[in-house]
Amino acid sequence: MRFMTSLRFIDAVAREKSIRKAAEKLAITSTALNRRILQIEDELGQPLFERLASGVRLNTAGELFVQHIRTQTAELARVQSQIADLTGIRRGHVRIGSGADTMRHFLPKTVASYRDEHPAVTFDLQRQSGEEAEHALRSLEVDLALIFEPIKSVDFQTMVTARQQLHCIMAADHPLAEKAAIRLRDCSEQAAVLPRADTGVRQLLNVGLISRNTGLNIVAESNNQEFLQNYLTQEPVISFQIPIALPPGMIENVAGVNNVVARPVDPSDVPAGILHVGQLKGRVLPVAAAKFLDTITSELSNRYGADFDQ
Amino acid sequence: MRFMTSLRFIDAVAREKSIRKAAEKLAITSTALNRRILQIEDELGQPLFERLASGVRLNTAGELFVQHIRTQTAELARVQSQIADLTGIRRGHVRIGSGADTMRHFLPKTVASYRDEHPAVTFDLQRQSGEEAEHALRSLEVDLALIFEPIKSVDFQTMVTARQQLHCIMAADHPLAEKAAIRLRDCSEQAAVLPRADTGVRQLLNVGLISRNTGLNIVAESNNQEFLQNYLTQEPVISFQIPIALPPGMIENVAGVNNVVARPVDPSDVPAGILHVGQLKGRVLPVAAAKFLDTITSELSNRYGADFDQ
DNA sequence: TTATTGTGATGCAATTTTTGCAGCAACGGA
DNA sequence: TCCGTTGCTGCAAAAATTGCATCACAATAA
Repeated sequence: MRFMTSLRFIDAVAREKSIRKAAEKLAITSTALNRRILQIEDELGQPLFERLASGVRLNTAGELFVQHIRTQTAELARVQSQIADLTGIRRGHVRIGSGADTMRHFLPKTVASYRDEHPAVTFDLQRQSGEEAEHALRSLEVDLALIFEPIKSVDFQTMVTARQQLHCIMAADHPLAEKAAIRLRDCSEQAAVLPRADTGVRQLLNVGLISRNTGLNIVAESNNQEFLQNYLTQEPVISFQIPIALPPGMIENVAGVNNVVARPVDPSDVPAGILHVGQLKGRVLPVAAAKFLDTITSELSNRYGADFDQ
Repeated sequence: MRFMTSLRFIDAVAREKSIRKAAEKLAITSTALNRRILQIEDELGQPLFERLASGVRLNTAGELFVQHIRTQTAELARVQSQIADLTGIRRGHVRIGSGADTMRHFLPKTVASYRDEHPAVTFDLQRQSGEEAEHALRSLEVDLALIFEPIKSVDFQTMVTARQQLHCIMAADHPLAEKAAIRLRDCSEQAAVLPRADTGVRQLLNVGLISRNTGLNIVAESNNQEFLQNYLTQEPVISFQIPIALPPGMIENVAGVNNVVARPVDPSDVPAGILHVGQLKGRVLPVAAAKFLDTITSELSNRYGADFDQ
């Protein structure tokens, strides 16, 4: 949209905190960009940026104006998607922020199932921590976020949730694999490889370990789920994961998948964690994003018994 | 704001339902205007207007887009006013829709009192019927509306109300002027000059007349309050009005003003009507308008014991 | 029916706006 | 101190916008 050009440019400068850098990204000269900014500032009657030797920084007026630009941009996208929807063919672009848990199996399957019905809709999947995802929602960089506990921002509006019981995963020939369900006391001093402390899974587990006064022998920590899962077949260790992050069938199939099995941790030891799917509070989503939320909802409810908000 | 030009133009065409007419109002050629519209339609991927032999008309996509334009325009005005407010000097423009009742004495005084504190704020006062005012709020042509009952739209958000007891007005030498308060039965078959049926005052009166089974001898009807009031001194007739429409002091002063006196109608005959001051539901007002609402509120509460919503 | 009047669309030239280059002054870090 | 980077500006080239004349079409009037 042509008329948004100057606004887009200002947003870019605000993000880059430098006119020259932003100009490079936008593939124009710093001259042209500088002039556009001066023009808007002139029309507005006051500056939006403070000029520093190292670049520029938004002043208070600029903060207000850039916030306006971002909501306006999102609103325009929503209206465009709504208009495109009138033709019958749904077009649009959906931007999602989520942790690695849902990126593994759930989102690929869900996105594919949606695109099967609406091939003209494109997606942008951003792997983000919970805090990053919440920030991305606020600055309107993503439309939807999937966050495994905890939710910190009051601006996050949960639309659907799914309970996720912690599971213990291990090689099929691990001694603990014989049990149908795992008590934390069974794991006492077991060798374990765990996700790092900034994940919801680890926090959930820690709470259980402390309350049950149980310790694990932590062999390795990693922020890479691939590593953790593949390590299980190298050495007799256990790990923990939530169902949505596991390959389809691994939970149902007692024999496991690829020689790895999953066994639920007793809920009285570790309560179920909540996966939140939500958006920025008060925002009206583009049609494509709103409909994709429906798909997520039904997919979650088919497989994990999702709960709805309101 | 330069970047809003094309959007402003589209809004104008939507209102005029003709490119040439809109072009004339906008002081450009129809060629240029036509091209801007074609360009936006092209970027949007589909037309916004149906082309008729007699002009143009918005299609569904156009309705959506124009709605978007209007909210964005209002939002921009709000942000601008907020930014201007940062300098300490409050600037801005407040657009008000209201009936003639409040235009006479209340609004002149209230606007003046506000401008005394904030001389950089300008006003646009539009005399409108209740329905017109509600429509103007919806299409974002006004920021605030003052409507004497009834309120019809669910989109109207009442912010303040003031009870207005109906008063009977007449020349000081009229026989009824001797009473301190008026019962409807006193008025039976009295000669009267009344506002027309589309006003809240008249509707209020009619309800009372019917329930008390009383008739008036209606000498004249007019939608012009000036005529009604001046006619009182020509012939011994009565009329009705609400306090906010009367000159200051007329109610308190038993002897009246300009030989006209006001006497309250007994509340058991005609219940008090409600003057509603409000805005479009869900909208965030520009600073200037929001602050002017405060002024209205305090002015009403000083003089008529305003009630607040929430 | 025909003539007339109004509508939006389009080719082309004049005009206005935007852009890019080269160079300036100001500031911060080494 | 020097060096590199920053935002800003004069001037000419490039690009977009505008206005004029005109077309095709539809509704209306004669």
